[in-house]
Amino acid sequence: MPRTKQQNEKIKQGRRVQIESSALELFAKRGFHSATIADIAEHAGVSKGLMYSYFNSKEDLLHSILVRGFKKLVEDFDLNHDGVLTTDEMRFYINSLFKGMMEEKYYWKLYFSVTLQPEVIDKVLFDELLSIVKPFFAVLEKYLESRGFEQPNIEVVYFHSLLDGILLNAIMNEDFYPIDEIKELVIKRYVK
Amino acid sequence: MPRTKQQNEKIKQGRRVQIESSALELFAKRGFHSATIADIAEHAGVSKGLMYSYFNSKEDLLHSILVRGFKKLVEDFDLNHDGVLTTDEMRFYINSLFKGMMEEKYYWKLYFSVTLQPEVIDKVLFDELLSIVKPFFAVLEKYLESRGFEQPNIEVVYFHSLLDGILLNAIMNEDFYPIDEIKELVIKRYVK
Amino acid sequence: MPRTKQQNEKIKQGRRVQIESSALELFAKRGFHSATIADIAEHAGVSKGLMYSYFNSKEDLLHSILVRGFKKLVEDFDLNHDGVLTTDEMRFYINSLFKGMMEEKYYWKLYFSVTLQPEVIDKVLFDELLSIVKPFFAVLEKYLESRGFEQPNIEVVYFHSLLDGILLNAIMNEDFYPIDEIKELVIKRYVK
Amino acid sequence: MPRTKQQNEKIKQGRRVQIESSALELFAKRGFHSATIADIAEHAGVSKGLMYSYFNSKEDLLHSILVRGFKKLVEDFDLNHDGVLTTDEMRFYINSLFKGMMEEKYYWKLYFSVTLQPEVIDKVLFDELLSIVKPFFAVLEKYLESRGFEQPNIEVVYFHSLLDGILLNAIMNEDFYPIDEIKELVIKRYVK
DNA sequence: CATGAATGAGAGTTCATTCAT
DNA sequence: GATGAATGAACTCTCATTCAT
Repeated sequence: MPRTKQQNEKIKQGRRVQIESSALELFAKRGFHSATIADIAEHAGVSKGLMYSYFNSKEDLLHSILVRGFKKLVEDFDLNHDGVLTTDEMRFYINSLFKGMMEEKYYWKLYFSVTLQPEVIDKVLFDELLSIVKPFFAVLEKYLESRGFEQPNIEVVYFHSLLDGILLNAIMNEDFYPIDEIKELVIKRYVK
Repeated sequence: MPRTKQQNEKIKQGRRVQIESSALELFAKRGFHSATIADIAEHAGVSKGLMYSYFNSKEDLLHSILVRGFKKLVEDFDLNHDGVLTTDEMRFYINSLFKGMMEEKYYWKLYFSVTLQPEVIDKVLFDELLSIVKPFFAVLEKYLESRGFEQPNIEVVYFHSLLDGILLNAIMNEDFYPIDEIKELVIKRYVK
Repeated sequence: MPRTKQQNEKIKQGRRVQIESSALELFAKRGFHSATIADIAEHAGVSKGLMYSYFNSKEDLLHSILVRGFKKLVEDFDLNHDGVLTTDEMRFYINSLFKGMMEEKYYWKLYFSVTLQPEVIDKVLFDELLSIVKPFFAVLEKYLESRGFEQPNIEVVYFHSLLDGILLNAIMNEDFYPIDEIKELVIKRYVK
Repeated sequence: MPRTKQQNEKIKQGRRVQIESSALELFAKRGFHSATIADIAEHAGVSKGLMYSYFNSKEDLLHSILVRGFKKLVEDFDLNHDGVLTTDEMRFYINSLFKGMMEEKYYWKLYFSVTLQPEVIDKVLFDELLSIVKPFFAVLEKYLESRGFEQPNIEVVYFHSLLDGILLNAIMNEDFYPIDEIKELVIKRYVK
């Protein structure tokens, strides 16, 4: 009995995810250029040829991973979109971020790598990714203003930089980074 | 009449710098793997072959750049080594860092890239670079303690993460980053 | 439908032989260093890239050829291994050697070349090859002793040198070398 | 006081020899292609550039070495040219050959190498070298005839092959080869 | 649908040779 | 004359991509 279209579609989706997650891991561990298609195919348990029925090129694979990761990110942080951030929501937001940090470490590593080498990723995609985050900044600025920070527009950047730096160091020094203590410090300064 | 040894030495030093600075720029802009020896040679105005009279390999070139950059960094921050940081010294230190940030943006970009792709840099070198910075942390911790921070050991990490994040964002968004305002904020929180 | 594993295996074996025999000819004719991978690939009718699915390196290709040739050699001379050489067997041995001489001239040429440039071949392989021939010497020594030669241990070396010299000259002067007459002389002196 | 022309000529000759003998050693040890001009220059204690005022190319250097070696060889064996070889002369000839064997081992190794890779040496030179040896064969044939060998024309080839084989093995297995005993065997069979 | 043998452009590297000094 | 910095052609090897099966 041949498979139904839906079954086929499911298999395909499963395989896509499987390939993307293998690729994500290897891109993160070895870098985009050093991770070869052969490596990824083997790691994902499929043939090289099959990869090309799912992705047009190695770059396409990278883009697909980045977009999927960003979408997931946005979903996770899909706060009640009333444009206002309460302290409880902010605490939840920070907790989520720190929680996801290590779970998604491959993604974050890849994200930073790619950010640092803008030539490997076309500008269109980059702007697309950016546009997703922008709205958060507006909400965040209001939040910081309501918390009594002067220059909330600058504080947004400061806060964002802080989180980036924490993220980067936590990922790179996974074993030594005092992630929980740092989180408490962030909460203390921005929530309580 | 052949050139004297000193003449040759001078030519060689000049060429080394010339090649290294071309390579630094291209490594930073395009990434280590995407920047080819041919690119670098052309950018430096020398032949591919000549590169190998100065560096044993592409990796050797990278290492040479990183080490030279680090040494320069350490020299620039060679505070009076009495193991104590005054507020004036701290202000000077922060000012220097922000000043050098953009001047050395290629170096920093490369530094972050390399940090994220540990496979391109052998562990020995990495540890060597690390060992150079370590002493600063101890001094910094004492400083933070004297400034009344509880948990100074955690605050060191927090501070370092903050600076990393600022550095990263400033480099990547050179044109938009409110670098001076951010600097003032850092000074306000850690010096005044 | 993809090829079965067996089909693939057959294709691969064929290609291996095809590449090795092209390489053998060019290594022999031009020398290991002068025969380029591009030459060999073209001569074998395959792409440069494909060579590296079959052999890890140019050196690996050389080693593979030498080992395969030696194995064949040993098979061809697999006398009844009772440790004794009769005159009939000796005659057969000499006839076989002279017969194979020209058929395998590329192999012999390569073998001598390689022997003369010990740096292209690692010692491990060389010893391995040598160990295959050693047993013959012991048998040969007994034979020579039984034929009334004084100092059979020296005569073995003398005989071996003689054959090497004949081999070398026959290969190099294929068109002029009186190979049959020389063979008769050898038989006359060592068999009859 | 500037050097006289003769002094200059002497220096030049000395340097030529010095370069040639360095090159000979390295060609023999590493092979023609693997021994680099830089290696040879360093080994000879001169600059690369200077090499090219003595020799037009690496090949020219090789040819020069081969021709010089051959000339020396011929001088050494410049028997009384009456076209007849006495047994005493033959004994002397064999003794000389075995004596020179190890003294000139680099030369012989190179000679065999080159013989086996005819493409590195142009045919003109090769024929030239050959023409020098030819006369010896005629004399040798007569000698063998007078000693009662049937088919002296074949015996010449046999004898020459034998010597080649001994030479080859003695050079390659310097430490183990029973050179003196082999020599006695040759003398016993061809002189006494 | 699925495979992996096959391709070929292009990477890093070497080295005989040249030439300004 | 003498040097060695500089060149560039040619090498070995890699790998994203294609396509016959």
